[in-house]
Amino acid sequence: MSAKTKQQRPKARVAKGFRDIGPEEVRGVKRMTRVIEEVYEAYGFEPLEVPFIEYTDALGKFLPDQDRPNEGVFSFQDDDEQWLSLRYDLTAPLARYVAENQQALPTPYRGYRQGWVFRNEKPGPGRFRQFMQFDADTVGSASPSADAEMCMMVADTMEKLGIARGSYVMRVNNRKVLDGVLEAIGVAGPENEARRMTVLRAIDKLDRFGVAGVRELLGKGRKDESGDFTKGAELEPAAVDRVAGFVDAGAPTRGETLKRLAALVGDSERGRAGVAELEEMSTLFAAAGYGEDRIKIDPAVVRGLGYYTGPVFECELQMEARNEEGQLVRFGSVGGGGRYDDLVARFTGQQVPATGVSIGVSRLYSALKLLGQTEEGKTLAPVVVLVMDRERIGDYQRMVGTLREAGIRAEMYVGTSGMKAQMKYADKRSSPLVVIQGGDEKAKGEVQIKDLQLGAELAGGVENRADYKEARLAQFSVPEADLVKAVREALARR
RNA sequence: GCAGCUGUAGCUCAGUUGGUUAGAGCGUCGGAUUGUGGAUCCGAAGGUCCCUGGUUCGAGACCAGGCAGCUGUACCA
Repeated sequence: MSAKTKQQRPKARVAKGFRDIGPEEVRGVKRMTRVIEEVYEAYGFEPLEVPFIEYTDALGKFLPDQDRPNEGVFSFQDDDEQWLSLRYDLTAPLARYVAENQQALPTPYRGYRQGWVFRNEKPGPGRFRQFMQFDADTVGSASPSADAEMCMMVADTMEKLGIARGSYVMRVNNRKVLDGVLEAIGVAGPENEARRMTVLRAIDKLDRFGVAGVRELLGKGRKDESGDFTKGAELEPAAVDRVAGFVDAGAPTRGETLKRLAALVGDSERGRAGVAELEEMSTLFAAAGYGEDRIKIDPAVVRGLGYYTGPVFECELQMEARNEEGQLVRFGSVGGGGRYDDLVARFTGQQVPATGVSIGVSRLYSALKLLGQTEEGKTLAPVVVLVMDRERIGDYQRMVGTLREAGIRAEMYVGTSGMKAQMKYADKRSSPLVVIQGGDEKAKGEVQIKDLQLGAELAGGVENRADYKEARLAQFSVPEADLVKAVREALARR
């Protein structure tokens, strides 16, 4: 290997913002998504898969231009020069699907989807350019009962996943109420669009910067610890007070919060409509037995800035846990959604009321993992049958077959190395047991079974090499006919 | 994008005011043991000190400019 050829080799490395997912997490996420699926199915939602790639214009993204070919979304041109993009959420493809199949679908259409989405953005801690979402949507119903159902369904899902009542909360708000408050402080109208956006962004940051930070952002602006300055919305002090008061209007009960909101929106028609929708949802929550400990009305929820037109909601995990470094971690939001009444209209021209919710699978999974709810490490590694005698591979193959028929995960060593390497292999695999049958055992019609975990524990106490070598720790012989029985017993002892 | 911090072995990191041949732990590989992983002992391999230029008798260290990473922040349909 010359230096030259070495330089020409590509470096083995994952792309920035992407990651490999190991066996434990693959199994754990599968288990978790199965639970979510069961809840959604129980609520009557139908599964759907949409492609990873859509025409860029169908995703509602501006066509890439020469200056910004991939801003936020991974895009490329097809043979016919049409722009294609990797999906960046599961809602835009759903809107396309519904618009394309409207006649064939029942109204309302109730569906769920799960899968990878991609965003071409700067990755951060716990933030990747590929991640998994699990969505449910009701398309074609304007009723707040459809929104209320989403909230209750996510609450149920959390409990089915082992998150105790009180450790999560659904926070619900309504964009119309926010609009009403903005009207009341005189920033309505198209000329104030930019300022309203800044206000919404400021409110969205309550969990990170607290009320004081939000007030700074509503007013002049805020400087972060690195010295970077963020320009604020430059509201008048009285308006800052009013918005801050709104954000802080959450009361212990839904009824009390609604009263405060009604007062804050004044006589704004839109604001009142929002409060009325929240009242209807609140009544449904109460009727279905979803208490204040599960679903709250919280005016601080705004959910990004995008397409939401009515109720918005967010599921927040409230407990804390310690990560590997022993630091306290707050989980925050693991999912959310809301009403979007304009998305299908982009294709058909007709307004189709819709509401949906999205769970961040990867984020929820890391939360469950820190809580010890993922059952990682519960899948037992296979029993390894060593190949002592190459000519007798058929015999070893028969042994693993017998074990598998008995429901025991087992494999024959398929490498080409000697016994020592085979032991190392089994060790690295975390195998519970190895099965050994060399010439000596064969002659006696026996097999040796070695308990690797027990062996490792006993080895800790061995002081010198002679003992170590002699000990042949944690292994025993049984008649060949008793292989399954003995393996079963040894596994049961663990 | 903006700001701060950091780039030395596969990993985690030492490396004195600028001074000879750049170190440790862990890991890897080999031996003690050609039928035994894991304890123990012995040994070995492994380096573009991020890159380019500059200062200097001399740079891993100092300076400038790049690049990369981390963290925060902005944007985020």
